Amino acid sequence: MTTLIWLRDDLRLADHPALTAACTGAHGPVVALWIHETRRTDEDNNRHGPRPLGAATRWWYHRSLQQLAPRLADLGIPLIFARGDAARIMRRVVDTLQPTFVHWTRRYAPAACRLDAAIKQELKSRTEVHSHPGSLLAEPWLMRTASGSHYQVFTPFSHAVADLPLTPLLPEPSPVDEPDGAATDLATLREDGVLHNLEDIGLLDDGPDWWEDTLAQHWEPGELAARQQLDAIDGWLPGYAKRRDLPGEETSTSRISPRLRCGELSPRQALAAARSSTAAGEDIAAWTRQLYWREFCWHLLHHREHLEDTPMRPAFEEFPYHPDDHLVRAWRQGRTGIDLVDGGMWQLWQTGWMHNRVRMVAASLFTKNMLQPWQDGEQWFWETLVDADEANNPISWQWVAGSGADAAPYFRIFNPELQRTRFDPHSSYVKRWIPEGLARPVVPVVDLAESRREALAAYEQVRAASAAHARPQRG
DNA sequence: AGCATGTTGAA
DNA sequence: TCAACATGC
Repeated sequence: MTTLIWLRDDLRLADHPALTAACTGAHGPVVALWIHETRRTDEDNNRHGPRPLGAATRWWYHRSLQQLAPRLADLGIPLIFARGDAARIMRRVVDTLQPTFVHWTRRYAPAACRLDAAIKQELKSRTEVHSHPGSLLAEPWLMRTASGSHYQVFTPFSHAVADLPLTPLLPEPSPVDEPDGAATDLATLREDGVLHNLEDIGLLDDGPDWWEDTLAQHWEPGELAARQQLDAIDGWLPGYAKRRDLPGEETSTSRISPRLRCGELSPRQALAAARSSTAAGEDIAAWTRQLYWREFCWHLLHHREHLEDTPMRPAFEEFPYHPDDHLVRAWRQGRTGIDLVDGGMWQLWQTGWMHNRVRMVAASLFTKNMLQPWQDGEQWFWETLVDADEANNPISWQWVAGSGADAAPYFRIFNPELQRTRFDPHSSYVKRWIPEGLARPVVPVVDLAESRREALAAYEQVRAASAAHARPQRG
Protein backbone atom coordinates (compact mmCIF):
# COMPACT_ATOMS: atom_id res chain seq x y z
CA MET A 1 0.00 0.00 0.00
CA THR A 2 2.66 2.49 -1.03
CA THR A 3 1.83 6.16 -1.70
CA LEU A 4 3.91 8.24 -4.11
CA ILE A 5 4.06 12.02 -4.03
CA TRP A 6 5.65 13.67 -7.05
CA LEU A 7 7.09 17.01 -5.90
CA ARG A 8 7.72 19.69 -8.48
CA ASP A 9 7.44 23.39 -7.57
CA ASP A 10 6.18 22.75 -4.04
CA LEU A 11 9.29 22.22 -1.91
CA ARG A 12 7.69 22.62 1.51
CA LEU A 13 5.87 20.66 4.20
CA ALA A 14 3.37 23.26 5.44
CA ASP A 15 0.20 24.28 3.63
CA HIS A 16 0.80 21.54 1.12
CA PRO A 17 -2.51 19.88 0.11
CA ALA A 18 -0.87 17.12 -1.94
CA LEU A 19 1.57 16.15 0.80
CA THR A 20 -1.14 16.29 3.44
CA ALA A 21 -3.36 14.05 1.33
CA ALA A 22 -0.49 11.61 0.74
CA CYS A 23 0.27 11.36 4.45
CA THR A 24 -3.25 11.22 5.84
CA GLY A 25 -4.52 8.71 3.30
CA ALA A 26 -1.48 6.43 3.60
CA HIS A 27 -1.64 2.91 4.99
CA GLY A 28 1.96 2.07 4.33
CA PRO A 29 5.12 3.81 3.14
CA VAL A 30 5.10 7.23 1.46
CA VAL A 31 7.80 8.04 -1.09
CA ALA A 32 8.53 11.52 -2.46
CA LEU A 33 10.04 11.94 -5.92
CA TRP A 34 11.58 15.00 -7.58
CA ILE A 35 12.57 14.91 -11.25
CA HIS A 36 15.00 17.20 -13.03
CA GLU A 37 12.81 17.30 -16.11
CA THR A 38 13.71 17.66 -19.74
CA ARG A 39 11.06 19.00 -22.12
CA ARG A 40 9.79 17.24 -25.21
CA THR A 41 8.43 18.82 -28.40
CA ASP A 42 6.03 16.62 -30.38
CA GLU A 43 5.52 16.28 -34.14
CA ASP A 44 2.94 19.12 -34.08
CA ASN A 45 5.52 21.39 -32.43
CA ASN A 46 3.66 21.29 -29.11
CA ARG A 47 5.81 21.39 -26.03
CA HIS A 48 5.20 18.89 -23.24
CA GLY A 49 6.39 19.67 -19.74
CA PRO A 50 7.65 22.69 -17.83
CA ARG A 51 10.21 25.09 -19.21
CA PRO A 52 13.70 23.73 -18.45
CA LEU A 53 15.07 25.49 -15.36
CA GLY A 54 17.64 28.24 -15.82
CA ALA A 55 21.05 28.01 -14.17
CA ALA A 56 20.31 30.25 -11.17
CA THR A 57 17.00 28.52 -10.50
CA ARG A 58 18.70 25.14 -10.73
CA TRP A 59 21.16 26.27 -8.06
CA TRP A 60 18.25 27.29 -5.85
CA TYR A 61 16.38 24.02 -6.34
CA HIS A 62 19.52 22.04 -5.57
CA ARG A 63 19.96 23.84 -2.27
CA SER A 64 16.28 23.80 -1.43
CA LEU A 65 16.01 20.07 -2.11
CA GLN A 66 19.06 19.53 0.11
CA GLN A 67 17.15 21.25 2.90
CA LEU A 68 13.91 19.43 2.18
CA ALA A 69 15.25 15.86 2.16
CA PRO A 70 16.02 15.58 5.91
CA ARG A 71 12.75 17.28 6.79
CA LEU A 72 10.83 14.71 4.75
CA ALA A 73 12.98 11.97 6.30
CA ASP A 74 11.82 13.15 9.73
CA LEU A 75 8.30 12.37 8.55
CA GLY A 76 9.43 8.93 7.43
CA ILE A 77 9.34 9.91 3.75
CA PRO A 78 12.41 9.21 1.59
CA LEU A 79 13.03 11.84 -1.12
CA ILE A 80 14.28 10.27 -4.32
CA PHE A 81 15.64 11.92 -7.48
CA ALA A 82 15.62 11.28 -11.19
CA ARG A 83 16.54 13.13 -14.36
CA GLY A 84 15.00 13.12 -17.81
CA ASP A 85 11.58 12.65 -19.38
CA ALA A 86 9.00 12.71 -16.58
CA ALA A 87 6.54 10.42 -18.37
CA ARG A 88 9.13 7.69 -18.77
CA ILE A 89 10.38 8.08 -15.21
CA MET A 90 6.90 8.04 -13.71
CA ARG A 91 6.15 4.89 -15.71
CA ARG A 92 9.23 3.14 -14.32
CA VAL A 93 8.73 4.33 -10.76
CA VAL A 94 5.06 3.37 -10.68
CA ASP A 95 5.75 -0.01 -12.27
CA THR A 96 8.25 -0.81 -9.54
CA LEU A 97 6.68 0.80 -6.46
CA GLN A 98 3.13 -0.09 -7.51
CA PRO A 99 1.68 2.69 -5.37
CA THR A 100 -2.00 2.68 -4.51
CA PHE A 101 -2.06 6.47 -4.75
CA VAL A 102 -0.03 9.06 -6.60
CA HIS A 103 -0.36 12.70 -5.50
CA TRP A 104 0.99 15.90 -6.96
CA THR A 105 0.45 19.65 -6.87
CA ARG A 106 -1.01 21.00 -10.10
CA ARG A 107 1.01 23.02 -12.57
CA TYR A 108 -0.65 25.58 -14.78
CA ALA A 109 1.50 26.30 -17.82
CA PRO A 110 -0.23 24.77 -20.87
CA ALA A 111 2.77 22.63 -21.79
CA ALA A 112 3.08 21.32 -18.24
CA CYS A 113 -0.68 20.66 -18.06
CA ARG A 114 -0.44 18.61 -21.26
CA LEU A 115 2.32 16.46 -19.84
CA ASP A 116 0.62 15.99 -16.49
CA ALA A 117 -2.68 15.08 -18.14
CA ALA A 118 -0.94 12.52 -20.34
CA ILE A 119 0.84 10.97 -17.37
CA LYS A 120 -2.37 10.86 -15.37
CA GLN A 121 -4.14 9.18 -18.27
CA GLU A 122 -1.39 6.63 -18.72
CA LEU A 123 -1.19 5.75 -15.02
CA LYS A 124 -4.95 5.54 -14.58
CA SER A 125 -5.12 1.79 -15.12
CA ARG A 126 -2.34 1.08 -12.62
CA THR A 127 -2.90 3.51 -9.75
CA GLU A 128 -5.12 6.30 -8.49
CA VAL A 129 -3.74 9.72 -9.36
CA HIS A 130 -4.82 12.81 -7.43
CA SER A 131 -3.77 16.32 -8.41
CA HIS A 132 -4.10 19.10 -5.83
CA PRO A 133 -4.08 22.88 -5.70
CA GLY A 134 -1.35 24.65 -3.74
CA SER A 135 0.69 26.89 -6.01
CA LEU A 136 -1.98 29.53 -6.69
CA LEU A 137 -4.61 31.36 -4.65
CA ALA A 138 -7.35 30.21 -7.03
CA GLU A 139 -7.64 27.65 -9.80
CA PRO A 140 -7.48 29.51 -13.16
CA TRP A 141 -10.57 27.80 -14.59
CA LEU A 142 -12.67 29.01 -11.65
CA MET A 143 -11.88 32.70 -12.15
CA ARG A 144 -14.39 33.99 -14.66
CA THR A 145 -15.71 37.44 -15.47
CA ALA A 146 -19.45 38.08 -15.56
CA SER A 147 -19.39 37.33 -19.29
CA GLY A 148 -17.78 33.96 -18.70
CA SER A 149 -14.34 34.62 -20.18
CA HIS A 150 -11.09 34.63 -18.24
CA TYR A 151 -9.84 37.94 -16.88
CA GLN A 152 -7.76 40.06 -19.27
CA VAL A 153 -7.34 43.11 -17.04
CA PHE A 154 -5.45 43.15 -13.79
CA THR A 155 -7.56 45.44 -11.59
CA PRO A 156 -10.88 43.58 -11.77
CA PHE A 157 -8.97 40.31 -11.48
CA SER A 158 -7.20 41.47 -8.32
CA HIS A 159 -10.50 42.53 -6.77
CA ALA A 160 -12.02 39.15 -7.55
CA VAL A 161 -9.09 37.29 -6.01
CA ALA A 162 -9.04 39.55 -2.96
CA ASP A 163 -12.70 38.74 -2.34
CA LEU A 164 -12.12 34.98 -2.27
CA PRO A 165 -12.26 33.34 1.15
CA LEU A 166 -8.87 32.27 2.48
CA THR A 167 -9.41 28.86 4.06
CA PRO A 168 -7.20 27.88 7.03
CA LEU A 169 -3.59 27.03 6.21
CA LEU A 170 -2.62 23.37 6.47
CA PRO A 171 -0.08 22.36 9.13
CA GLU A 172 2.93 20.18 8.40
CA PRO A 173 1.73 16.58 8.20
CA SER A 174 2.43 14.00 10.91
CA PRO A 175 5.00 11.23 10.42
CA VAL A 176 3.87 8.20 8.43
CA ASP A 177 3.79 4.62 9.64
CA GLU A 178 6.32 2.68 7.61
CA PRO A 179 9.41 4.78 6.96
CA ASP A 180 11.42 1.93 5.39
CA GLY A 181 8.56 0.11 3.73
CA ALA A 182 9.69 0.82 0.16
CA ALA A 183 13.45 0.34 0.64
CA THR A 184 13.75 -2.78 -1.51
CA ASP A 185 11.88 -1.28 -4.45
CA LEU A 186 13.93 1.92 -4.25
CA ALA A 187 17.14 -0.13 -4.31
CA THR A 188 15.89 -1.84 -7.46
CA LEU A 189 15.16 1.51 -9.11
CA ARG A 190 18.65 2.70 -8.23
CA GLU A 191 20.24 -0.42 -9.68
CA ASP A 192 18.20 0.05 -12.83
CA GLY A 193 19.58 3.57 -13.22
CA VAL A 194 16.22 5.28 -12.82
CA LEU A 195 17.05 6.96 -9.51
CA HIS A 196 20.14 8.99 -8.69
CA ASN A 197 21.53 11.08 -5.87
CA LEU A 198 20.64 14.75 -5.84
CA GLU A 199 24.25 15.54 -6.77
CA ASP A 200 23.96 13.47 -9.93
CA ILE A 201 20.87 14.93 -11.59
CA GLY A 202 22.76 17.84 -13.10
CA LEU A 203 21.28 20.80 -11.25
CA LEU A 204 24.67 22.45 -10.82
CA ASP A 205 25.90 21.76 -14.36
CA ASP A 206 26.53 24.68 -16.71
CA GLY A 207 26.40 27.47 -14.13
CA PRO A 208 29.41 29.77 -13.70
CA ASP A 209 31.75 27.94 -11.31
CA TRP A 210 32.02 30.80 -8.81
CA TRP A 211 28.24 31.14 -8.64
CA GLU A 212 27.80 28.47 -6.01
CA ASP A 213 29.73 30.62 -3.53
CA THR A 214 28.40 34.05 -4.45
CA LEU A 215 24.75 33.01 -4.51
CA ALA A 216 25.16 31.29 -1.16
CA GLN A 217 26.40 34.58 0.31
CA HIS A 218 23.10 36.22 -0.51
CA TRP A 219 20.53 33.49 -0.05
CA GLU A 220 19.55 30.68 2.23
CA PRO A 221 17.24 28.37 0.28
CA GLY A 222 14.86 26.07 2.12
CA GLU A 223 11.46 26.17 3.75
CA LEU A 224 12.74 26.99 7.24
CA ALA A 225 14.59 30.11 6.11
CA ALA A 226 11.57 31.05 4.00
CA ARG A 227 9.26 30.81 6.98
CA GLN A 228 11.62 32.87 9.13
CA GLN A 229 11.54 35.54 6.46
CA LEU A 230 7.76 35.49 6.40
CA ASP A 231 7.48 35.36 10.19
CA ALA A 232 9.57 38.54 10.32
CA ILE A 233 6.98 40.38 8.21
CA ASP A 234 6.31 43.01 10.85
CA GLY A 235 9.93 44.03 10.45
CA TRP A 236 9.89 44.61 6.68
CA LEU A 237 6.30 45.26 5.60
CA PRO A 238 5.78 48.60 7.42
CA GLY A 239 6.78 51.35 5.01
CA TYR A 240 6.71 49.00 2.00
CA ALA A 241 4.26 51.17 0.02
CA LYS A 242 6.63 54.14 0.17
CA ARG A 243 9.99 52.37 -0.04
CA ARG A 244 9.37 49.53 -2.45
CA ASP A 245 10.66 51.54 -5.41
CA LEU A 246 14.00 52.41 -3.82
CA PRO A 247 16.47 49.72 -4.88
CA GLY A 248 19.25 51.18 -2.72
CA GLU A 249 17.41 50.36 0.48
CA GLU A 250 18.25 46.80 1.39
CA THR A 251 14.92 46.07 3.06
CA SER A 252 12.66 47.96 0.69
CA THR A 253 11.22 44.72 -0.69
CA SER A 254 10.49 41.30 0.78
CA ARG A 255 12.75 39.25 -1.59
CA ILE A 256 10.26 36.47 -1.25
CA SER A 257 9.96 35.77 -4.99
CA PRO A 258 12.35 32.78 -5.12
CA ARG A 259 10.45 31.21 -2.22
CA LEU A 260 7.23 31.34 -4.23
CA ARG A 261 9.02 30.18 -7.35
CA CYS A 262 9.94 26.80 -5.94
CA GLY A 263 7.08 26.61 -3.47
CA GLU A 264 9.02 26.93 -0.23
CA LEU A 265 6.08 29.18 0.62
CA SER A 266 2.58 28.98 -0.75
CA PRO A 267 0.94 32.21 -1.91
CA ARG A 268 -1.77 31.48 0.67
CA GLN A 269 0.82 31.59 3.44
CA ALA A 270 2.16 34.87 2.09
CA LEU A 271 -1.29 36.40 1.86
CA ALA A 272 -2.28 35.23 5.33
CA ALA A 273 0.92 36.66 6.80
CA ALA A 274 0.31 40.03 5.16
CA ARG A 275 -3.29 40.25 6.27
CA SER A 276 -2.46 39.47 9.88
CA SER A 277 0.59 41.74 10.07
CA THR A 278 0.73 44.92 12.10
CA ALA A 279 1.71 47.00 9.05
CA ALA A 280 -0.48 49.86 7.85
CA GLY A 281 -3.31 49.13 5.45
CA GLU A 282 -1.57 50.82 2.53
CA ASP A 283 1.54 48.67 3.03
CA ILE A 284 -0.49 45.47 3.18
CA ALA A 285 -2.42 46.53 0.08
CA ALA A 286 0.75 47.38 -1.87
CA TRP A 287 2.42 44.08 -1.08
CA THR A 288 -0.59 41.82 -1.59
CA ARG A 289 -0.99 43.57 -4.93
CA GLN A 290 2.33 42.06 -5.92
CA LEU A 291 1.03 38.63 -4.93
CA TYR A 292 -2.01 39.27 -7.11
CA TRP A 293 0.25 40.23 -10.02
CA ARG A 294 1.94 36.85 -9.74
CA GLU A 295 -1.46 35.23 -9.62
CA PHE A 296 -2.67 37.20 -12.64
CA CYS A 297 0.38 36.22 -14.70
CA TRP A 298 -0.21 32.54 -13.95
CA HIS A 299 -3.86 32.80 -14.89
CA LEU A 300 -2.93 34.47 -18.18
CA LEU A 301 -0.26 31.89 -18.88
CA HIS A 302 -2.68 29.07 -18.20
CA HIS A 303 -5.23 30.39 -20.66
CA ARG A 304 -2.87 31.43 -23.45
CA GLU A 305 -0.44 29.18 -25.25
CA HIS A 306 2.98 30.49 -26.39
CA LEU A 307 3.17 33.51 -24.06
CA GLU A 308 6.74 32.50 -23.34
CA ASP A 309 8.09 33.64 -26.69
CA THR A 310 5.22 35.06 -28.76
CA PRO A 311 3.87 38.61 -28.38
CA MET A 312 0.38 38.87 -26.94
CA ARG A 313 -0.33 41.67 -29.40
CA PRO A 314 0.18 40.02 -32.80
CA ALA A 315 1.04 43.36 -34.42
CA PHE A 316 4.26 43.30 -32.42
CA GLU A 317 5.59 40.68 -34.80
CA GLU A 318 6.19 43.73 -37.02
CA PHE A 319 8.36 45.59 -34.52
CA PRO A 320 11.71 46.05 -36.29
CA TYR A 321 14.19 44.70 -33.78
CA HIS A 322 17.86 44.87 -34.78
CA PRO A 323 19.72 42.03 -33.03
CA ASP A 324 23.22 43.21 -32.18
CA ASP A 325 25.65 40.96 -30.30
CA HIS A 326 27.80 43.87 -29.21
CA LEU A 327 24.87 45.61 -27.50
CA VAL A 328 23.60 42.38 -25.96
CA ARG A 329 27.02 41.64 -24.53
CA ALA A 330 27.37 45.14 -23.08
CA TRP A 331 23.96 44.81 -21.46
CA ARG A 332 24.56 41.35 -20.03
CA GLN A 333 27.96 42.34 -18.67
CA GLY A 334 26.72 45.55 -17.08
CA ARG A 335 28.89 47.70 -19.31
CA THR A 336 26.35 49.89 -21.07
CA GLY A 337 27.70 53.06 -19.47
CA ILE A 338 24.25 53.74 -18.01
CA ASP A 339 24.54 53.60 -14.24
CA LEU A 340 21.19 52.21 -13.14
CA VAL A 341 21.15 49.51 -15.80
CA ASP A 342 24.75 48.48 -15.17
CA GLY A 343 24.10 48.44 -11.43
CA GLY A 344 21.11 46.19 -11.98
CA MET A 345 22.93 43.81 -14.28
CA TRP A 346 25.74 43.48 -11.74
CA GLN A 347 23.31 42.89 -8.91
CA LEU A 348 21.75 40.18 -11.06
CA TRP A 349 25.05 38.54 -11.92
CA GLN A 350 26.29 38.63 -8.35
CA THR A 351 23.12 37.69 -6.48
CA GLY A 352 20.74 36.04 -8.95
CA TRP A 353 18.19 38.75 -8.24
CA MET A 354 17.40 42.30 -9.30
CA HIS A 355 15.14 44.88 -7.75
CA ASN A 356 11.92 45.11 -9.76
CA ARG A 357 12.18 48.81 -10.50
CA VAL A 358 15.60 48.17 -12.02
CA ARG A 359 14.33 45.15 -13.95
CA MET A 360 11.83 47.39 -15.70
CA VAL A 361 14.46 49.99 -16.56
CA ALA A 362 17.00 47.40 -17.76
CA ALA A 363 14.35 45.68 -19.88
CA SER A 364 13.19 48.99 -21.32
CA LEU A 365 16.72 49.92 -22.35
CA PHE A 366 17.21 46.49 -23.93
CA THR A 367 13.98 46.31 -25.91
CA LYS A 368 13.55 49.97 -26.79
CA ASN A 369 16.74 52.00 -26.76
CA MET A 370 18.77 49.01 -27.94
CA LEU A 371 16.03 47.51 -30.14
CA GLN A 372 16.88 43.98 -29.00
CA PRO A 373 14.13 41.31 -29.11
CA TRP A 374 12.49 40.97 -25.71
CA GLN A 375 12.75 37.19 -25.97
CA ASP A 376 16.56 37.44 -25.78
CA GLY A 377 16.50 39.57 -22.66
CA GLU A 378 13.85 37.34 -21.15
CA GLN A 379 16.05 34.30 -21.76
CA TRP A 380 18.99 35.97 -19.98
CA PHE A 381 16.81 36.75 -16.96
CA TRP A 382 15.49 33.19 -17.10
CA GLU A 383 19.03 31.87 -16.81
CA THR A 384 20.30 34.28 -14.17
CA LEU A 385 17.36 34.96 -11.81
CA VAL A 386 16.86 32.66 -8.85
CA ASP A 387 13.18 33.63 -9.00
CA ALA A 388 12.84 33.04 -12.77
CA ASP A 389 9.16 32.27 -13.07
CA GLU A 390 7.49 30.73 -16.10
CA ALA A 391 4.61 33.19 -15.96
CA ASN A 392 6.04 36.32 -14.35
CA ASN A 393 9.20 36.58 -16.39
CA PRO A 394 7.87 36.51 -19.96
CA ILE A 395 4.72 38.46 -19.11
CA SER A 396 6.70 41.19 -17.38
CA TRP A 397 9.07 41.38 -20.33
CA GLN A 398 6.10 41.66 -22.65
CA TRP A 399 4.71 44.40 -20.46
CA VAL A 400 7.93 46.38 -20.72
CA ALA A 401 8.37 45.65 -24.43
CA GLY A 402 4.85 46.93 -25.04
CA SER A 403 3.62 43.68 -26.58
CA GLY A 404 1.45 42.77 -23.59
CA ALA A 405 -2.29 42.59 -24.18
CA ASP A 406 -3.30 45.43 -21.87
CA ALA A 407 -0.44 47.78 -22.68
CA ALA A 408 -0.81 51.52 -22.14
CA PRO A 409 -2.11 53.53 -25.10
CA TYR A 410 1.32 55.13 -25.51
CA PHE A 411 4.73 53.63 -26.11
CA ARG A 412 6.41 53.81 -22.70
CA ILE A 413 10.16 54.33 -22.81
CA PHE A 414 11.91 54.69 -19.47
CA ASN A 415 14.64 57.27 -19.18
CA PRO A 416 17.25 55.41 -17.11
CA GLU A 417 19.02 58.59 -16.01
CA LEU A 418 15.77 60.10 -14.79
CA GLN A 419 14.84 56.84 -13.08
CA ARG A 420 18.23 56.87 -11.34
CA THR A 421 17.78 60.38 -9.97
CA ARG A 422 14.25 59.58 -8.87
CA PHE A 423 14.71 56.18 -7.29
CA ASP A 424 18.41 56.06 -6.41
CA PRO A 425 19.02 59.74 -5.63
CA HIS A 426 22.23 59.17 -3.69
CA SER A 427 23.50 56.51 -6.12
CA SER A 428 23.77 54.09 -3.21
CA TYR A 429 22.38 51.22 -5.31
CA VAL A 430 24.60 51.94 -8.27
CA LYS A 431 27.73 52.25 -6.12
CA ARG A 432 26.89 49.11 -4.22
CA TRP A 433 26.71 46.87 -7.30
CA ILE A 434 29.00 48.22 -10.01
CA PRO A 435 32.44 46.78 -9.19
CA GLU A 436 35.03 49.38 -8.32
CA GLY A 437 37.45 49.97 -11.17
CA LEU A 438 35.26 48.17 -13.73
CA ALA A 439 36.11 49.27 -17.27
CA ARG A 440 32.92 50.85 -18.51
CA PRO A 441 32.30 53.08 -21.49
CA VAL A 442 32.36 56.77 -20.54
CA VAL A 443 29.85 57.48 -23.29
CA PRO A 444 26.84 55.13 -23.07
CA VAL A 445 26.65 52.45 -25.79
CA VAL A 446 23.38 54.00 -26.93
CA ASP A 447 22.53 57.68 -27.05
CA LEU A 448 19.39 57.91 -24.94
CA ALA A 449 17.70 60.77 -26.79
CA GLU A 450 18.54 59.49 -30.26
CA SER A 451 17.63 55.87 -29.53
CA ARG A 452 14.38 57.00 -27.96
CA ARG A 453 13.39 58.70 -31.21
CA GLU A 454 14.36 55.58 -33.17
CA ALA A 455 12.29 53.36 -30.88
CA LEU A 456 9.26 55.60 -31.31
CA ALA A 457 9.77 55.43 -35.08
CA ALA A 458 10.04 51.64 -34.87
CA TYR A 459 6.79 51.51 -32.93
CA GLU A 460 5.05 53.25 -35.83
CA GLN A 461 5.33 49.98 -37.75
CA VAL A 462 3.41 48.21 -35.00
CA ARG A 463 0.75 50.89 -35.14
CA ALA A 464 0.54 50.55 -38.89
CA ALA A 465 0.21 46.78 -38.57
CA SER A 466 -2.52 46.99 -35.93
CA ALA A 467 -4.37 49.61 -37.99
CA ALA A 468 -4.22 47.30 -41.02
CA HIS A 469 -5.47 44.48 -38.84
CA ALA A 470 -8.34 46.59 -37.49
CA ARG A 471 -9.40 47.73 -40.99
CA PRO A 472 -8.75 44.74 -43.25
CA GLN A 473 -8.85 45.35 -47.01
CA ARG A 474 -12.05 44.14 -48.58
CA GLY A 475 -11.49 41.72 -51.43
C1' DA B 1 4.43 50.50 -13.79
C1' DG B 2 6.49 57.19 -18.23
C1' DC B 3 8.50 61.06 -20.89
C1' DA B 4 8.90 65.32 -23.12
C1' DT B 5 7.12 69.55 -23.82
C1' DG B 6 4.54 73.58 -22.92
C1' DT B 7 2.18 76.80 -19.72
C1' DT B 8 1.55 79.15 -15.48
C1' DG B 9 2.62 81.79 -11.57
C1' DA B 10 5.47 83.02 -7.83
C1' DA B 11 10.05 84.63 -6.70
C1' DT C 1 14.46 81.04 -13.11
C1' DC C 2 12.14 77.21 -11.71
C1' DA C 3 8.81 74.76 -9.33
C1' DA C 4 4.12 72.62 -10.20
C1' DC C 5 0.80 71.33 -13.23
C1' DA C 6 -1.37 69.92 -17.88
C1' DT C 7 -1.28 67.47 -22.08
C1' DG C 8 -0.28 64.30 -26.01
C1' DC C 9 2.02 60.28 -27.38
